[in-house]
Amino acid sequence: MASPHSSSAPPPPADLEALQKRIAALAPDLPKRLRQCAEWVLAHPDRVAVSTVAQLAAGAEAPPSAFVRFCQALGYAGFSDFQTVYREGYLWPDYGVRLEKLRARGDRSAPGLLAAFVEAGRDSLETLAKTLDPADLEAAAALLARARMIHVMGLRRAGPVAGYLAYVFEKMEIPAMNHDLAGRLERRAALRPGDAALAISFAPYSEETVAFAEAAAARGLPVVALTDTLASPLHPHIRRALLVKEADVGAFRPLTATLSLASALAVAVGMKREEALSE
Amino acid sequence: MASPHSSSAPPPPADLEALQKRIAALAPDLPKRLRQCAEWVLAHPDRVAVSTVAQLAAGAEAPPSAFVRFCQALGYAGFSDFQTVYREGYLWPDYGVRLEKLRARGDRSAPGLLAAFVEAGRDSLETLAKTLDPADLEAAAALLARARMIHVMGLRRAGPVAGYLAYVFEKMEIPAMNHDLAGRLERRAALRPGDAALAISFAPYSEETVAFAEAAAARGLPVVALTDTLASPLHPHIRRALLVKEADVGAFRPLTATLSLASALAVAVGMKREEALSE
DNA sequence: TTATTTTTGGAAAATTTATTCCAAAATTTG
DNA sequence: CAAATTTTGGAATAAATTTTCCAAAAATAA
Repeated sequence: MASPHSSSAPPPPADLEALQKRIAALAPDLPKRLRQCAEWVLAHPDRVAVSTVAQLAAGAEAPPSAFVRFCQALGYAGFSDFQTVYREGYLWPDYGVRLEKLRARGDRSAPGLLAAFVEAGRDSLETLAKTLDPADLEAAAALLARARMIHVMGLRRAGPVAGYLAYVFEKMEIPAMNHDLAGRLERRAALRPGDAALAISFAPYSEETVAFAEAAAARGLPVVALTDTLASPLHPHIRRALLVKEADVGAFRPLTATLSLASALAVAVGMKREEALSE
Repeated sequence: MASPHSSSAPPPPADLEALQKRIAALAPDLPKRLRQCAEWVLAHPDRVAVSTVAQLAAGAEAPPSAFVRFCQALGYAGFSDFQTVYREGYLWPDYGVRLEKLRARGDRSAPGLLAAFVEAGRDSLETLAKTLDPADLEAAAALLARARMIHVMGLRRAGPVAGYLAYVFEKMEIPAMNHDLAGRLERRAALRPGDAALAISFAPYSEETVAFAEAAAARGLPVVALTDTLASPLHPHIRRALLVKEADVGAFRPLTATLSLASALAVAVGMKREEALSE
């Protein structure tokens, strides 16, 4: 039966998955310092296995004693017991060997495909870093940062890129509009003086995006293009071109490098706007 | 020639890869016990970060003092120094901090940001290859390949991923439907027996996607999830989870690894369907 | 074989790390 | 507003881990 005192204290989780759930469940009810520990631990699970209490506590901006109390609140005797769960949960299958295996299984299996995509992605990123002209990027960011509103367009394969940019711009509270043709609406009237346009298109270039760039240019807006070749039909209409070349896996071309460039562009625009505001 | 003693040993490697090479190179010339240590360490690199000398020495069937001598033979002051290299080698680089540094240096330039995103992307891909369970990927692909129709849902940050998948599925003529909530329509009636669902969601998880997974599960459809933690609220409803962790740059997390995984999944589904047809 | 050098393992010392404790501060309750 | 309770942070203590040291064993050279 239960021991004379303490009917409570459910046994502490023994595997990482359960432990993380428990932490997440418990966090809201914890006092401030302990909650900081909980949140930091959830955000940096990789560090727990290889750090000392002092280091983790410092990360969570709490004293080590608070961290130990946090472990005890979860039902463990102390930090060491708690850490053990993370250590066992993080015994990684070893790593170079793993990629080798993925590759060895050949292109037909799903994991083999993943290996191919991972490798293609890394190549694309390397190429991007090597070939992109920093001056172009800088100039494109400056140009968009000055705009009252940024009009983004990208269809088909470029669609997700446009969607991602719209999302990031909104997150940063930068006025932006994604011309995604939902409901077949072209919304050209939204293109106003003082705005800027960002057209994303890859071969085979979709007519609508080219027409969009042309319309924006005709209204005097500066147009930045994110595209794959200098021969792109967007060319006559644009102020700056950012070129990305993606490595392909068979007939498929993931958007790895393109999205990294898009991210950098968006954040750069955000920073430039902040600077401008604080001046 | 060199001075009688201390021809000054070369500095010990500071990164994991170099260290492992050095160990392999040194091992054959080491005396028996130290060689045992070297070999055990090469065979179990994951343990080094989370064990004590005593544990590692026991694994290598040598006394702790031998293990310490082994570390010193590599040029480190002792075990602790040696272990640090392993610990840092398995940690996620913290791009938030790195971005801070870029800022502090006054390098708010767009190219500086791009460098950070490229590096974060490469790390994300590496981690993906390292941590994804091939069996999960294989099973998820098989599961979706059997479906009459694949229902995809992903909102906010996951939106572009859902969009990309829908695009690729269409390209491959795989029946798929993106539940993007355009026009606030939920279209639950489309979920029919024989179909499968693919839910994409990252912290903070959007309610709608969780509800979608729940609805699909309630109708008996197998649900595959593409998500970031085991603590995801999608968990109760799904058949298979594919976990991706993206490195973040400051508050921003590009979708590099996620899209590579999505690509591999989509192409694998396509291949499996072709195989099935030709039988 | 003997002398010399290298390697070995256990035990003691030094250091680092975890845990407890308690007075002060903050919060909640009456 | 005062009393009771909870939370906090640092200092003291306890525990663990690492490192050094040295005599004995093994290997090598003469």
